[in-house]
Amino acid sequence: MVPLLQEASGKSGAVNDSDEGAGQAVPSKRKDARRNKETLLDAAAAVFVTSGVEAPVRDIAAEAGVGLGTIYRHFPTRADLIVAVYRHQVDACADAGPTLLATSPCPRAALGQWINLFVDFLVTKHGLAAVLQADNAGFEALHAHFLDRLVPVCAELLEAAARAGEIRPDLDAYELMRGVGNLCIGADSDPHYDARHMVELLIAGLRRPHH
Amino acid sequence: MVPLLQEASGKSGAVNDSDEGAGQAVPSKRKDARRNKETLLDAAAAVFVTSGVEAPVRDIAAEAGVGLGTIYRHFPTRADLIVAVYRHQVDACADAGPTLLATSPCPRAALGQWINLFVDFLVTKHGLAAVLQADNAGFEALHAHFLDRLVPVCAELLEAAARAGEIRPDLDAYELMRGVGNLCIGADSDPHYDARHMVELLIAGLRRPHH
DNA sequence: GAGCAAACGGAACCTCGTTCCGAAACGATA
DNA sequence: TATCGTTTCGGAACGAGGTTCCGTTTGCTC
Repeated sequence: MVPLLQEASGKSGAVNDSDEGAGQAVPSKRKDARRNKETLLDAAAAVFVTSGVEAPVRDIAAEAGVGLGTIYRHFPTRADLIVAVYRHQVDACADAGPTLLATSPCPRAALGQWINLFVDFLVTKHGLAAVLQADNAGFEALHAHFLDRLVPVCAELLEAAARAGEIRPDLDAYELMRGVGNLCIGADSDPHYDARHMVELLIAGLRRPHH
Repeated sequence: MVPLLQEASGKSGAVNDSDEGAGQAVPSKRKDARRNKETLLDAAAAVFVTSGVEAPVRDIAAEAGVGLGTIYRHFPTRADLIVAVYRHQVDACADAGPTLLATSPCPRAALGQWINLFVDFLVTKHGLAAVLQADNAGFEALHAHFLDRLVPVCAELLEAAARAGEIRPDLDAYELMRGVGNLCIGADSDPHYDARHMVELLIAGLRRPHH
């Protein structure tokens, strides 16, 4: 179940593949390959906006004007493609955590604003939240990146607020993220359901039970 | 979007098909047909318990020892089969609402207990919660039955608690049900996520914001 | 320009929901 | 009990979607 194998060739150094990290150094691949990867990311982003994250792989291939094989060589699974498309935004959200903590009047406010950021992110990508829940096999990559990046930030905010006595002290960051993520499922596609409202209530429930 | 058509024949009285209602009268169908329907319900229930609600229709057919056609004649869509299997339990949950309201010390407690009933129901059928969210097309039947039956009860409890001044007055029953349902998604299959806990927090967030 | 590994495209495969239709079973009638 | 029209059955076939495979094409190196 745990992803152990990602590359399996034998020749190359194996550390020069991914292109993000810092700038866009390490051009270890062929030019067309890198170009196609970009094209794919753009196409996927475009299709996701119009058709949602659940759009068929074939649609993305068509939009990018490449074959299916090309998609699967660059992104072994649809989940990997989704992760790649949203990586920047997830990172941005994660980075916003410490900033908010430093600039907000109190940790609780920072937590609230950060959760809002997260919710906005999920709610605006239609279908993303639904795909984040674990029981869909093959989406470990998606999970892994979201959680690895966001849970520590959430934990930090939670801890700060707890230390300030503003919320219950026994809250688990992972659980809260899962909960908030779940509340965002189907937020689009149902005009009668307002995920933001429900999240607000959930966060309100974090207050220390007094008396 | 709104399900308006359920039966659409033209000849028959149209009211003698479903077999629940009161006892098990109205034997308007052939004997083997009725027997198969029972067999199917049992088989489906069994398969749902072991493989979850998302089990392939073919598995259920195999378990029941019938062909695919048979399933689809009795239950036009997989969602209809799911509804049929859980109808009793949903009804029982709905019926428990007024009882709890009458026997609990306060409306808020009744609401809490009723939500617990609902959560227990969802959490013990693995995968059910996930299938309840609207964006899965073709599942209107499932939605319709759950919501038609449960939302009014929830509304009643909410209203009672609001009248007693125990919770915020502006809460929408549908939204709350959706929220609670969403929180239950993936509750099994992830040992680190405790849906009951999250629901508890959400319900705690219903308290009237004082001071 | 030749050679070769890397990358490409898309047919093919698998799973799953659903539809279709010839065969079998039922039960009213003779 | 034998017959016949109707209902129900079983499962092959279809379409959609994710993923794999492999023959062909292309970029890079010498």
